[in-house]
Amino acid sequence: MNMELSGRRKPTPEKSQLAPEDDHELEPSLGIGLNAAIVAVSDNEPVALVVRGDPDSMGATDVLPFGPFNPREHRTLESGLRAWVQDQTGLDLGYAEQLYTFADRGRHATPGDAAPNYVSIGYLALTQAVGHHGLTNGLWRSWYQYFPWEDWRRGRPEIIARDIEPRLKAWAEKPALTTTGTQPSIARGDRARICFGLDGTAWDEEKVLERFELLYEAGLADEAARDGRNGADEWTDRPKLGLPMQADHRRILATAISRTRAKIKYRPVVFELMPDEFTLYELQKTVEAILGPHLHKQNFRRLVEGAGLVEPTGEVKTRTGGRPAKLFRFRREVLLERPAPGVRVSAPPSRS
Amino acid sequence: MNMELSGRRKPTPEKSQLAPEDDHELEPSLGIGLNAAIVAVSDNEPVALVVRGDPDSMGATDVLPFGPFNPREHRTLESGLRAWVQDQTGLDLGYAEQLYTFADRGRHATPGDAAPNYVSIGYLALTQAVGHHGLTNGLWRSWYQYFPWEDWRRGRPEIIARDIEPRLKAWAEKPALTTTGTQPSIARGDRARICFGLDGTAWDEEKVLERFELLYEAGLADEAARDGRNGADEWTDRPKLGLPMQADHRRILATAISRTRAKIKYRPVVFELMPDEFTLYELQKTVEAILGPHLHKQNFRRLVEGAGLVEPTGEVKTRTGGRPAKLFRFRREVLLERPAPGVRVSAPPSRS
DNA sequence: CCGAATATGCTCGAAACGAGCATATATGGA
DNA sequence: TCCATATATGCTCGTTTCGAGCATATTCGG
Repeated sequence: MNMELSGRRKPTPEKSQLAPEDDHELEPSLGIGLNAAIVAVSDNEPVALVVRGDPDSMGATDVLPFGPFNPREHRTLESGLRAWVQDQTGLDLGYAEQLYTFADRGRHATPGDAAPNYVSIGYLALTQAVGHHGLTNGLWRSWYQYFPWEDWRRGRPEIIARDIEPRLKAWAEKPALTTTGTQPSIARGDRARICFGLDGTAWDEEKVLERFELLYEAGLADEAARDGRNGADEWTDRPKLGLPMQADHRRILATAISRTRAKIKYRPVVFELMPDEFTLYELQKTVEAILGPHLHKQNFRRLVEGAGLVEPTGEVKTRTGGRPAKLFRFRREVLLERPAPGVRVSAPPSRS
Repeated sequence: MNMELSGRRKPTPEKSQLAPEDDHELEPSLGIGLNAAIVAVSDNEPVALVVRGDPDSMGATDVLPFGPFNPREHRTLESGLRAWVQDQTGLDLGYAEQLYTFADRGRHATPGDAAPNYVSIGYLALTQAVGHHGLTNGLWRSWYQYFPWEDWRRGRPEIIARDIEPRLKAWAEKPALTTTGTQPSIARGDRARICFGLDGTAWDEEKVLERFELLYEAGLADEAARDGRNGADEWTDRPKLGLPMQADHRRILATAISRTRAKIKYRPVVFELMPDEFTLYELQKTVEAILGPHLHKQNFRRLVEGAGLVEPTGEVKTRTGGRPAKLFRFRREVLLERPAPGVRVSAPPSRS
């Protein structure tokens, strides 16, 4: 009846996926890595949980908690991730969501090994940084140490004008080698301008991944040199652009930051980062730690209260240096009321 | 220096991922499937490209184009996907983006096989349905055939009140068996209400995946019975709720619809579905095919033109039954101007 | 030549938003 | 004690965005 359909197909779908015992063309040792970007905010500083890498191998760069997915032990991908995090850091993960699955070749520490023997699935987890959850191992490190150009809390970071912009402009002059992909690609100069807000273009705080990928492509990230990327060795004065990480973990962290910044605006996920009770100012400071710029205090209050995201506990927090602040808690009922909103803060006027 | 860190870790990160030849605990035959949900709009009908399944196996249910990822042949996941789609349908994919990676056990046709031997990575591709790109195999089928409850173009679909609502209410009465996961779970009744807009709750057209997962969990999707899901056999009168697909392909398609509906609002992806030249009314009809409800024509024009998404070609399309409509084309320059917007249409007043 | 159908420009009121003024209530030092 | 200072919090006001409708322009089919 539909025999004519299988004309050009090499494996018929039924065979290849529904009968896994027929592993015709599968790589025997294709591994799946589960990687956790665990984010918190500690003292108004956004932090990620990292483990120090093996000093013998790549100079003790950091790694995210991770481990291989083992379908015999792990019921789901996420439960596998939780098990690895528990095992490596003692942390009992709360909120977690899948980010992306990466498998580009050459994106790890062993160049010359052309085919990727693993695929990494990145996850974002949000938690409180304070001593909860029994952390036994690992280190909370500010995510701006890995991405200093993302820290706009004190205005535009100097590193952009000093180290990044001139080199990206130089890189844009050189022609791209291969135009892979079928999508119409955007010119290097335009990409640099849009990503880093050059020449008056507004800064988009959500483009964290695009920016890191651009630096990697331009050979400016340490990982590009490590991977033997084309172009990385052409820089005679490659500056230090944040701390590198092992494998593609900095890329995963960049994806996590992008997602966090986007999601905080349309889903009530900030509260995963907050203690049970907090003042509106503390909430605002947490949002600003994530997003960067400063928000209008009165409007922030109006927004958060107006959306029904919080409710007062009835108590106040004194010793704040002024009038005592009312304490609030997350109003969980919003989750039952239509699509629960986030802290929809509009982008402040671009200050480039 | 950081020896104290490796206390409880079973595999040190460096070993497990960076030295893949040490495949200590890896499943030998863990395969990675690449699945493409290819979406187009044909005659104001949103369609997906499917291939008829093997009639010998599961009753000739449909499958999405897919195949295993082979790192020896495929440079990236996406290029592997493109190769399989090309191979199975002849289609040369344009826009494509990764959706999600699924690996729940039991989500395929062979019950009793507890451990998942494959992981499926779903992709969304957008294209024009018309004869371009040399389609040699496969079938464009309206996505509402798989998800009839999602079609709100002619008001609230009857199937909700007739077949879905009463059964979900009954299901909500029964207690949930196991509360897995560490997140505070929402009660069944609330989930059903929020997902399907029951009891006056507004309909959220982006919750396509949540709705399908709920039906699957409640044992109301054909796939749940096929997989031997708990509860699926308890329905003595399980209604036909859309066409089933093989493996977890309907879940992937649901994810694709969710993503399409969300993304069309904040990125200019509609134009992947349009011919080079089109009238604003045709554009509006395409958006409505995706999102469902009807939009205010004048405001739609104002929005689309005001955002600089289109530019007039100078020509008009006559024989439209009335005054000739100006032809427009996508203004590609918006991609170079800050975050390029989508067709930000606000949800119309809920008509439940 | 008229009625039907679609295209397109414009207006108006409501709601949302950005920014600032004014007031309340703590703390800490003169 | 009392004031300077710092933060908290309520309110206003002009602007922008948004939803909705009116009015006019152009074509086609009888």
